[in-house]
Amino acid sequence: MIAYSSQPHYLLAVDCIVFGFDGEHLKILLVKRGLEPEINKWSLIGGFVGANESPDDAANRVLKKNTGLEGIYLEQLQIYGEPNRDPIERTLSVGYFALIDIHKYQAQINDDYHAEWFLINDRPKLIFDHDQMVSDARKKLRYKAALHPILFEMLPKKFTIPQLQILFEEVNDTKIDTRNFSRKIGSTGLLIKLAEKDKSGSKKGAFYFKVDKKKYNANFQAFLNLIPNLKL
Amino acid sequence: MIAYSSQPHYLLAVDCIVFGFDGEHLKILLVKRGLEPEINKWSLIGGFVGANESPDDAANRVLKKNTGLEGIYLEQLQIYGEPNRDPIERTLSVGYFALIDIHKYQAQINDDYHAEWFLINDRPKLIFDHDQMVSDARKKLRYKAALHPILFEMLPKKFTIPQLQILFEEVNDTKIDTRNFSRKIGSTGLLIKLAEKDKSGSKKGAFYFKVDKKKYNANFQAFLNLIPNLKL
DNA sequence: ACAAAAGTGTTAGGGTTACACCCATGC
DNA sequence: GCATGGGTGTAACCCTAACACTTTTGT
Repeated sequence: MIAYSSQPHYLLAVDCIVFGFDGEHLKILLVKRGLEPEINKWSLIGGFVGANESPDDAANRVLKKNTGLEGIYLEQLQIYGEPNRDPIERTLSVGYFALIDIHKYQAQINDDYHAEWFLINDRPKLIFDHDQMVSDARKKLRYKAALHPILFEMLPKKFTIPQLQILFEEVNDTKIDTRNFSRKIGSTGLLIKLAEKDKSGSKKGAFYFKVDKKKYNANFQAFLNLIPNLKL
Repeated sequence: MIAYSSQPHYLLAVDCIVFGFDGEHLKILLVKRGLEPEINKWSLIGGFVGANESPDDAANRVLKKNTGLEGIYLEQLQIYGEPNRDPIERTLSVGYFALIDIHKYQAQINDDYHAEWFLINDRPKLIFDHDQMVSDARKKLRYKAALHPILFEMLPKKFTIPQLQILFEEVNDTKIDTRNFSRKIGSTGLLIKLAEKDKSGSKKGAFYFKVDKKKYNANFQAFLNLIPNLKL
């Protein structure tokens, strides 16, 4: 029998930075931590990686448990592994960022997990290095969204161009010219205009669009340039 | 005393995909694995994460041990954590990609570690999931290099524009127009022309350039667009 | 009628590409 | 003097950004 003699073993966790968009602002989903240490402090949604699952599996499991949702857009951020990041015992954590449609989540609001949405710019201090994770995830979201059409993941199936624009503006902390924005979005060919209008935002009403899934999948790698003068 | 009861613990390793450029082709550095299982098979440069170091620390340590070099450009790729990726015992591995000046390495060629450079497109089959790691790293290198000036990390302090162009062509597997390339490179303002010429490549000789470190550090996040018609 | 948001067109400028010839030197 | 790779200029095109007014409809 072969073995890797005497190497140290560690706990491995996943932590998910869950982004959502309420139509006006970018938000993140936090939970009140249910175990010591730092019990009842706010933290990211996380959990330990089980013996028979990959970190990706673990992140999906943990997300399902806390949001009721499956098939969420999930991307590995990086590993956080400073030796003393967890005061109890050495635990490394793989950070993930997730994009979800906040309205789908609403259906699950009566959950048992005490999760709560916070404005990204007005959130409580988090445990351990979770604030760093949020900051890294935000940066990566912006970077990625400048190049790939991932923000649709945070919108409902049907959405309007003004909604989409606000989302882009929120993520990039900038203002975008309406005309240029709609022209660029149109030129991606990713959107299909629907007959129906959303009258909630204005008297005139804005047409709903949906994502052309085929083109979305085919063009996901396409470089977009939706944010003028982007500084990362 | 608080503890995380009964959670499984795992081994954690790092594996480095080390890229270099010999003036003509992109290469990677591999080692003959020195421990069971798969002893004497080719593998990436790797090692276990020690009790008092972060994965980043471990990658730097392992690289120094195998190349003699410090301060190498190093970037985390992702974690590889399929439950059965290592047949002996569950081991997760953090993949890193590293860019080094192959000529600096040459000074260390009499090492004890049996490392060897291979053409990226003509390398032996690697152990475990290391082939996947190499493939992922190549993709990421291309992606990153399209947007940030990281390829200079693989060149000597003094280099010529034709050398740089060949490197870009190798990484992107494409041909680039000489005139447009030198104009674009020039417009970044990142290069300083030296008086000296490299006569090894031609009779006329090509001027050496060096990187303007100040601008390099300041503009690292600047988006470049050096590869026309880039498909990632 | 008016308020409030949606939707659309034009133009100037900058950047990108495609393309071909001269230059410097060693042999 | 000729072969070899290095180095440069221009013109057409496209994309981008800047900019303001009209449309729709609920009240």
